[in-house]
Amino acid sequence: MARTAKSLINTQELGRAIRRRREESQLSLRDVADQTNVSASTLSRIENGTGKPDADNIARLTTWLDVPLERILSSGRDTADEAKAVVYYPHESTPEIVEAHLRADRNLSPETADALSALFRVAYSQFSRTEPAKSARKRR
Amino acid sequence: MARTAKSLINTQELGRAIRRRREESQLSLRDVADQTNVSASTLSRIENGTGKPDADNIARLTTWLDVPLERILSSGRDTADEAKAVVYYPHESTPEIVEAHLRADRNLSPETADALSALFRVAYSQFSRTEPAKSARKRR
DNA sequence: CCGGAGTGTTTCAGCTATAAAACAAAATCT
DNA sequence: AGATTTTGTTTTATAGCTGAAACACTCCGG
Repeated sequence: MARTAKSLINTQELGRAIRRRREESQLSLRDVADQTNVSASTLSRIENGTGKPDADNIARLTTWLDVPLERILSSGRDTADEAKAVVYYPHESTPEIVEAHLRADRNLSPETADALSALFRVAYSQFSRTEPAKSARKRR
Repeated sequence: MARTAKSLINTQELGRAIRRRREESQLSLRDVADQTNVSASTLSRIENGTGKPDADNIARLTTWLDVPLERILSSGRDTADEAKAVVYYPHESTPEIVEAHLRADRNLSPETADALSALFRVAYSQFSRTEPAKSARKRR
């Protein structure tokens, strides 16, 4: 069941990637802070993987990393360590998760992934309609 | 220049895309809330473009959508083409279009393409049964 | 009529991210 | 050496997001 409700964002990995990149570039914490409009204190926390960074800050830093978010979103697309997934998906078969996996499958064209996603979504809606769940669901 | 501090995330477009997708799917606010582990109240605010949603919530909703996260980012990397639409709207998936894509997919055998096409056609007839249902929804 | 269930919205307490500033330590100057 | 800058971290007050619950409204069956 979808009981976990865990975070989809791997802040640990994101922080490590930023710090690695920053040190490689020989930049100070405040240098990157100025470039990205993120305060040094926040950047420090993010690099240490503490807490849940703001969406805008994540966007600014991933932009600074010059890493397309699409690449970050799809886990396991690249075997390189630096392309490690920052966002991962729980192993449950909800439509959004299935969709994510399909889209990450390089053996499938995007159109095929879309079709299968839509197909699964329909099937899933049938499932959840008869699903006991918490309360009696009465769609329409 | 350090005064700009404009948000990189176009919450307006994101909210519109979610609402559009949700109404197309004939899903209630609480249905999507349950699927995505986002509370209905928060989802309402996000759909209305109010405030700055949490990173996790954005990730969950963009995953639920067919939208790569990079699509909701104001372009900060490329040359300024911010006039362009920043949100990707899912294309129409009619049986004809799906079939065409499946047949054009070289990674699928013709038999597989046919099977999936037929399968999708059945599913499509299911949810096109309640399909017309434009809007007629009145706020408040 | 009436309730009850559905819808989207809004209120509200709790919590947490944020940035500025204070902080300690290391590096660099003079 | 001492002094000053620079580093990453931690404190602080503010701001604002979050989800549960209350809200107002509509629809539908009895």
